[in-house]
Amino acid sequence: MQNLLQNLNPEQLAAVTLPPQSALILAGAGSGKTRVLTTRIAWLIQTGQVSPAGIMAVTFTNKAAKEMLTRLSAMLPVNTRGMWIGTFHGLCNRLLRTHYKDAALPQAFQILDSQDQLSMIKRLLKANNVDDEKYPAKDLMYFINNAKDQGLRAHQVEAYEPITRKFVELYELYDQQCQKEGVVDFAELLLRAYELLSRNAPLRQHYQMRFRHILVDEFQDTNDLQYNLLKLLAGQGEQGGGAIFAVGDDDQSIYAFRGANVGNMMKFEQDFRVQNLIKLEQNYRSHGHILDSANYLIANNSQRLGKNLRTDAGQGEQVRVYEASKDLEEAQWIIEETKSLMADGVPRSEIAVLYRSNAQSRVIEHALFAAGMPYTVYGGLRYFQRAEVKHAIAYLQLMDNPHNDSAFLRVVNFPTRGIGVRSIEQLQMAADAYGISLYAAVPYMTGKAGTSLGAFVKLIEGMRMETQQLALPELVRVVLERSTLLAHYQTEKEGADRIENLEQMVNAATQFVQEEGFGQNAPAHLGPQAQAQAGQPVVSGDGLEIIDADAALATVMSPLAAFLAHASLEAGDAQAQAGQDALQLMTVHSAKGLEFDAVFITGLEEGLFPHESSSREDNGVDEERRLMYVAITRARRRLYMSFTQQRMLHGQTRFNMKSRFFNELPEESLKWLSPRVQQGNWFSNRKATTAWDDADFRSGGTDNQIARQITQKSGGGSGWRIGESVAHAKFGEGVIVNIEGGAGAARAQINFGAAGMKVLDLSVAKLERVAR
DNA sequence: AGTCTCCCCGTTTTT
DNA sequence: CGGGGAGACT
Repeated sequence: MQNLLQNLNPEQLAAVTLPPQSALILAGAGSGKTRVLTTRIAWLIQTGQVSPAGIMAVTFTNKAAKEMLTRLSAMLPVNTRGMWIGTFHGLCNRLLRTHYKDAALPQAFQILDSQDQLSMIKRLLKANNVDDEKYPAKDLMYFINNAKDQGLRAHQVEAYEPITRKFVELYELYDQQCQKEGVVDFAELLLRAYELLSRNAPLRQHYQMRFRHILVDEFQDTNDLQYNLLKLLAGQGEQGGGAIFAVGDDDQSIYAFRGANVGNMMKFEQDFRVQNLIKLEQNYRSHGHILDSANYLIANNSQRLGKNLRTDAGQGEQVRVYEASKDLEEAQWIIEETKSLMADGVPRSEIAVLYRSNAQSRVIEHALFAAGMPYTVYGGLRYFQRAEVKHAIAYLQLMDNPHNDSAFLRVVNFPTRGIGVRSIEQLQMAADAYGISLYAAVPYMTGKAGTSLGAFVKLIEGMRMETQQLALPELVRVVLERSTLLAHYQTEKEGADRIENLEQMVNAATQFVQEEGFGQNAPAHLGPQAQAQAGQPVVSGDGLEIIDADAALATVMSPLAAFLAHASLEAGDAQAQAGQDALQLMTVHSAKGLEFDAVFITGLEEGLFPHESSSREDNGVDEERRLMYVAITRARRRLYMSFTQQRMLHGQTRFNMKSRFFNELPEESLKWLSPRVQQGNWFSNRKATTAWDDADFRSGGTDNQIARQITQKSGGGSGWRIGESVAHAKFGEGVIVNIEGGAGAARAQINFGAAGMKVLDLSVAKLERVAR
């Protein structure tokens, strides 16, 4: 045990060894959060305070759950299977599979991903003749998910306007349709689990007694439903509840837009009468100037729990700030700096380029490609989201639950088998008339449509029969062949990658069967009862039939059903990382939780970062500031920040002011690489020794063309140029966006940021040039 | 049935 | 500017 606690700092040690009561750990960036979390679990078990089965640890991503599991098994010689470690959705899935009857779900219920959900909603709108101009499918989806995230069913949503009332009505219809098809969306997994536990007292008490310790990662990201679910599980307000060990950082709350409620941290403190609040402020990642910048910036937010990061690593280098003339030049500068970093021995993969929105990557990618610099863009299509993989999955879904209409529609005519839109329309009508699924409605079809649809049903039935005794990987193989998906892509010219992805699915199935503890040769269709008889332990507790969670999935689900759930809940990796030694490009959001030796934060301009739409939301800029805080704290040794005078966005050139965040950073920690451009004619100063002037000059042709355009547009002798920073007595600092009219009568359109866009007469307005 | 074209849209993302 | 989706055309 000494080993376990060795090398923990005093705060970490205190957190790990807290008494068995609910506690809030305020874990700063790079403060060893995961270490505390896993060591806490190991310590609890090793000191005999709890058995592995008494542990529940919840995360938001599969990656985090996996990480925890890996670290834990390195620490403890205990079988981690007994513990409930996973994502909110994964654990709810497990709960609902075990108690599907009590949750009023079919045993083979399937999980809709966002894509499926949207297409289902579109179908619903069409079926009910709803004007999708007035009630866009996306808005309805947002409405439904939002309501569910707050724990509200359709009848519980307050609706005062006609639009909302219609949404509520459609929400109800949507839920009915899901129930009919035997499918649940992501939010439904949580809501069902919540409702199951809140209605079923014996079951609730069983789990309350079982889970003595519930550990929650990234607590600041919980939404209301997740919070209430935790509260229920911990038995708050009932006897015998367990303790919640909540770890989070309110300063890194950046997911309000998807329902996360930072307020849950404060609420938790009160609801659970938290005695122990521990702050982990010792940072093991970044040098001093970087941390100073982060601390200084985030101090501009109000309503914080309060925290200041510190380091023993010394001040290190200042943050390097660069002003580019335009977006492409910003990208070129990044390349130059990257080369110099690499010359200093920084591996390329240890350098990250961050941006606020995905659209910004294009210009950077373009420049990187032209320069022959290897790079990887994070995000993009994940494995199980790719069209061909989704098609294969749809066949598998139909074999396990033919009433899944989304799956049915996806592949009923793919590869094409002469089933056109008219046939589908007829089928849909029959299904609606009898209130049954499309699949079930097929026998009611007559004529040509009936024949071709009947053949499709026969195909699915045939595949099911044929694979009855096969293990999952073989079953997948058969389905790929029999569905003619493989043959289809073989005739396609760009089909090679798709075929590879499909072949990959057999491997994925093999790996899945192994990792989930299904027998290597267990028939993929084998039902849970047969599984149980095959020797899986089933224990009962408290007079309830509670299935031992040690083998929960293998006990309650067939390998096929489990694999399908896995495909929905874990979308898999994005495209193969193109070369290990590549520059890392990603949004600030996806950078959360990662760290790099050197980090570029790009596009630090008003309107972009902070993003313009954030000013319209309550506390929107505070959230942007937290996002900036996350970005800064990704860097270990060197941090760059850049902004440009001119940027192309949505086919339009924009002139933005530099981000307000620059005013919120400690001047002594910044090193301005591009000397402030002095007033006067911008182009006559081109030979000045400013970094961007030099770079601009070197890059030749294109720049000169742009320079010419700008000269033409520069208000012909008004003395001002577009893109220039100015100050006005009343409106403050701004940027000239456009100049109209000739000398003497020129008027300038000026973006004053917070004060808005103004058109001023240049002969009247008193403007001053601003050195940036 | 498959291809073409036009129109719309544009912050962030996991499950 | 560029991608995706819906609808029209061949």
